[in-house]
Amino acid sequence: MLSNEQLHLIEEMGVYHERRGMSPIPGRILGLFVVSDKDAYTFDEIKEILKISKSATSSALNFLVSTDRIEYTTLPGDRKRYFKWSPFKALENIERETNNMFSIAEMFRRAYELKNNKQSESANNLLMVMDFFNYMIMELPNLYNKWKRSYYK
Amino acid sequence: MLSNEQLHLIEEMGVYHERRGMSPIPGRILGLFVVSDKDAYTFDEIKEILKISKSATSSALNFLVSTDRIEYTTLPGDRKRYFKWSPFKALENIERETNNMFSIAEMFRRAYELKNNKQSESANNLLMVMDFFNYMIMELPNLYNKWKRSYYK
DNA sequence: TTTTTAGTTCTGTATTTGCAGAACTAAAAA
DNA sequence: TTTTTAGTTCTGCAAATACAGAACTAAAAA
Repeated sequence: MLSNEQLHLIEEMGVYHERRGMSPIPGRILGLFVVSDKDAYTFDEIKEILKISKSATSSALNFLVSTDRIEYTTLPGDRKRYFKWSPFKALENIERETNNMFSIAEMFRRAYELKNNKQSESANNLLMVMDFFNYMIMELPNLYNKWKRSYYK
Repeated sequence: MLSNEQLHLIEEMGVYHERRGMSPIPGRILGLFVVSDKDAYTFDEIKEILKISKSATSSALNFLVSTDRIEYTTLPGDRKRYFKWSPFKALENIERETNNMFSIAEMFRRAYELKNNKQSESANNLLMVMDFFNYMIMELPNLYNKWKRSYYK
């Protein structure tokens, strides 16, 4: 079903996600979805392909669903869940990273307010970084929209 | 020296970095640099303020220096190192994140090449995400440059 | 009613991590 | 020459993590 090259690439993607703080199995599941030809997998298929336990499969899938990285559909008269990777959700998540910049920018703002000497080098450095973040927070949504327009035109 | 609010904010920034995969102490050291008024700290000062061991201080500082998050200067006739947060390095690191997008985009490209059916939904989904990443890799440097011009004008 | 299915939850464990504390080192100072 | 300084490296441990395997559950099928 999956070639050795594909399995190897899944591992690479797993490591990529691990390096950003995700645990191994969820990262590999994401890799599986990106690499494989099938666009939906059941619990048991994922478990078998990645050779992992039911408990690990269960918690990884629930984690990925709860963090909006994958989704599942069900079929009438079929209790299985069909998990799939949603590229739209993936892009939405990247866009949501802007909120993330927002949260660190907010911490920077508070740090600046707490500075005793607002003329210090340290305060000026912080002001510069704050300016950059505020700029990105303003401009990134425009960039995303520009891409959407170009993609869907 | 540092108020309770400042110490609390340092912890918050530490947690922020932890959530992105950094270990606790380096994250708090970064927080210290952002929050405090002083713009340079010695090994021992950091150790005392954060109440951590020499070994933890040593490995955290070396980690932060080696990943270009902080830097240090020395003074003639003084063996101490004076560590400081460089906002320029910080911004460079954010820019360097583009390379990071480049590495995942490259994995996507390989995944696409390995697909057996390039007409599948899965293949089309991947193409879309690849298009987005390639767009961002093209456009982000322009955005950074636009900020620089606006900031330094 | 019993069995199967599609999981979830619990229990235990091997591995990893994050750190402290102690021992060590190399250069400078006394 | 001995002591101090500014760290680094080593040793050991407590806590967290990531998982397997077993027990469990709730709904559907037989």
